[in-house]
Amino acid sequence: MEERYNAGPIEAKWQQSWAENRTFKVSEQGGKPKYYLLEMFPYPSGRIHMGHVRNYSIGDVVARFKRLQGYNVLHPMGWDAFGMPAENAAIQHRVHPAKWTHENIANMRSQLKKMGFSYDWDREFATCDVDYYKWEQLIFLRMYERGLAYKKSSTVNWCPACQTVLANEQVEDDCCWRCDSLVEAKELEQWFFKITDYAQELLDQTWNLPGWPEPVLTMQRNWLGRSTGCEIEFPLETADGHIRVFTTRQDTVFGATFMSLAPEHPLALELTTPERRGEVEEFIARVRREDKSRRGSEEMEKEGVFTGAYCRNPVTGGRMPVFLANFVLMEYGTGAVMAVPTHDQRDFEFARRYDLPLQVVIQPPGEPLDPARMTEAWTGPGQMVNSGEFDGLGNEEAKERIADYLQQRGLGKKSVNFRLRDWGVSRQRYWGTPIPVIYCERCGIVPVPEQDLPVVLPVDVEFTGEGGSPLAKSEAFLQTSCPTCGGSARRETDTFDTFVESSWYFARYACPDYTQGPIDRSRVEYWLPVDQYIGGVEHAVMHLLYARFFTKVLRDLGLVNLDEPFTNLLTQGMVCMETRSCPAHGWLFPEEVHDGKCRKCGAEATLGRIEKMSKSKKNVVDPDHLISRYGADTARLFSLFAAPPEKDLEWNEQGVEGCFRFLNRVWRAIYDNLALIGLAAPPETEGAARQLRRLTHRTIRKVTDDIDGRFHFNTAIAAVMELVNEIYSFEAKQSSPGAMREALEAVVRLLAPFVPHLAEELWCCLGHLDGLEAAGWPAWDPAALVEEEKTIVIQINGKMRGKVVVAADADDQTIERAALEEPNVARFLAGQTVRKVVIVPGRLVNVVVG
RNA sequence: GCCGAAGUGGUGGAAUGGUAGACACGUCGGUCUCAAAAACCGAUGGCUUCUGGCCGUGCCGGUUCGAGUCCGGCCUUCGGUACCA
Repeated sequence: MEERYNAGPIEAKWQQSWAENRTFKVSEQGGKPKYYLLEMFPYPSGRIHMGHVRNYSIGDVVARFKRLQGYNVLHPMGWDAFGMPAENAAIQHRVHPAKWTHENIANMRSQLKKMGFSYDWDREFATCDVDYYKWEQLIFLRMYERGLAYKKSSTVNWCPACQTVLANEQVEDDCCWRCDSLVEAKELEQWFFKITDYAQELLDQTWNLPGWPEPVLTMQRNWLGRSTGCEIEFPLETADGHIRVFTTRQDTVFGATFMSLAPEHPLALELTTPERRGEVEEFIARVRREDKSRRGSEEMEKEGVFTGAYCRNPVTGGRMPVFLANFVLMEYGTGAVMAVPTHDQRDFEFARRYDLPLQVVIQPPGEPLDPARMTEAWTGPGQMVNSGEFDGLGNEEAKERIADYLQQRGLGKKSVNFRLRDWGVSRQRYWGTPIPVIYCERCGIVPVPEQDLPVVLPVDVEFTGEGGSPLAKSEAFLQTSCPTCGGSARRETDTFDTFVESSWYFARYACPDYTQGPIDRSRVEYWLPVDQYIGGVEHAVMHLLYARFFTKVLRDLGLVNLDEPFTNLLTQGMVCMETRSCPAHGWLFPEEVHDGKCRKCGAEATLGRIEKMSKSKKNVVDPDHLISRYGADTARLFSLFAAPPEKDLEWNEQGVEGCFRFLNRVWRAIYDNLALIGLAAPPETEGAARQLRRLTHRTIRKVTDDIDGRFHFNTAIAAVMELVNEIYSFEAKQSSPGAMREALEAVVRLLAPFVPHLAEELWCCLGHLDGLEAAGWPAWDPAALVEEEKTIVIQINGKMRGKVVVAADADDQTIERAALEEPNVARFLAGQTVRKVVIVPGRLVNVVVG
């Protein structure tokens, strides 16, 4: 054994051994219980960053821990390889997205291998592989057959100068990030997945996911946004037909005094009277322009325009002017709102601005509401007034009764509405899965026949960032013949949202080599669901909801037998760092800043906010220098020790040194004691050895609980540090070689999931030839934990005043007597009346005086 | 705006409603050394009349024998907000 810890050669040795022996390759055989551990796969941005190191170190601890516990662990890795940055690189640096992506993957793969993560690399794939995305195209065809994929019109961000569609991220202050032109809203026909068909099931199953963090479930429930109420029809005054609204407040229908439509509402222009037309058109155009970010926000000025048309309140017969209002969203409900200014704050502000009538229909307890003097809407509970036969009822009861009333008279019906909208999957981009559809002038939309799959992304296209998707300019791709009539036709040039790929990759890991379809049922049924899924909180809603949706779709297509994909979920906090920018060069990487100045031009770098590390803001740290300087084990240990997984981690490097020092201490503890413990007998159980054994076994229990139960790796590591500190200061080691050996072996075995290279090496040094996995996870001995004495804290009126040591089995009277006799306590109690004594067994005594 | 979360020493963090600050970083002091580094040992929330006491977990209030922890109201920061992934 070397005298000093030298990470480099040790890590190279074990990584080579794992690779050569295919140590982490798994199959469905083996007779052990299965455990599928998955971390969210990375976007191949070029280099791994600390967020990856953290995410994958957490995952690897669990994978190795479960393996030590005797599970058959599937732990795969791959690449979420389609997406915008590849295309941006193509535009900026004239690199083909495929080349850029594959180079990045090669880079990052070697970085991950250097970290020593225990992946089954034989299952690796990238979503840009034809062998992956062709099956996605097949799933799309099946969804299309079932009506789960359909086309409809929707708006995109359009840069008129670049003649191209922008992602939300590419819009800065309503302007194009490349050319600074004002971004417009543009209508396009796009593909959608009917996730709303599954809204109820997605909601119901949130109550059946005990292994998910409650905040994530809450966010998903709120995103789905189920509300119950009524659809009510308001007849038009001058024409046939009616305006249909959805409301959760049918109890206020008697107070509806005007109507608000979304500017995009199909009736908007149809109803507008000729003399109002100019103003209405101008309003629609204006709202559409400011659309994006601000609409729906409460601070936005409520604005509207009168259409000149009227409808009738179906229960009062009252005449209601029809307005268009900028805060009414076409995507939610029916795109029309019955306005009750007395009991809805937005309607109230709107009514004040346009001088519209107010009618109180719910009277809160106390002073009667006076419409003329109200300063805000009353949205709380109260008693019904001005509501015909419903007067005098509580408004909650009236909700039910009015719903029945409307339904009986055919004026409306009870209805459930979700906030969730269908999932728009069309992207006007090159670097994504081509949507397998052909447009024929004669036959219309024709899905690509299954035997013609895959629709392969062409390689020879040009990237300018202007003039729309490169695919649309590739004649070779575009021109095809209609599969139905054989006539000339053109291909769909939109590609899928990259969330589609990440919605089913976890299933493909079970059978990445399967050639007969997307999913090999028997293998997928063995491995799925994922037992533990680990990834960033930023995916709490969208990715996780889409993946849940896709699982249900695959089930209904008969491909899997599964309702939910992820049994347990751990959402890790983000790794954050301050951003820096230069007035001339924009965002700066940390290494581009020197003494607070931009290295390129010397200008003062502006210190920005602390944000999630991201490629686009360039506030990223490359873990490579940590690995080369300290080794992968130190990098792993630090990312786990710095904070519990669910917390955000503000990056700073203080503390790395401490983790490295600790590993050196562990190394030396073994090295220094190797001779002593070489021929050790079983651990001694009396005297000083007993103390050491107690801590050894207590540490085994704590580390086990911290890893298994709550994923608090920082406290698990701290516990091992305490044991190592104790080993260093243990004075009776000459008389306790057995207990010393037990303690040192426990340290190595407990550290194995965190610092696997070092642990394997030390395990060898301790004379074990068949590896740590053969040894399994250590068990604690309850007998070693038994304590003879306990320290009891004594409080007076809740303040700590002293401590007393009593026998572990002392009864309450003994403890109370000892507490009252403690000198400092006695001093405080002199002249006071003891009113009550609270005794918490084994912990504390609180004496209440006064 | 809406939804979710976080706020504790100089720093990262610890604490089933029961000793606030485990463990580590940093700092200070010491041992070793010609010297330095490394290593090791010790101290380290603030104030104080110092075997002790007072204050202290973003702010205000409440529940409780006892609150960092539970409840109500704020403030600040972070994430998501449907085309970043």
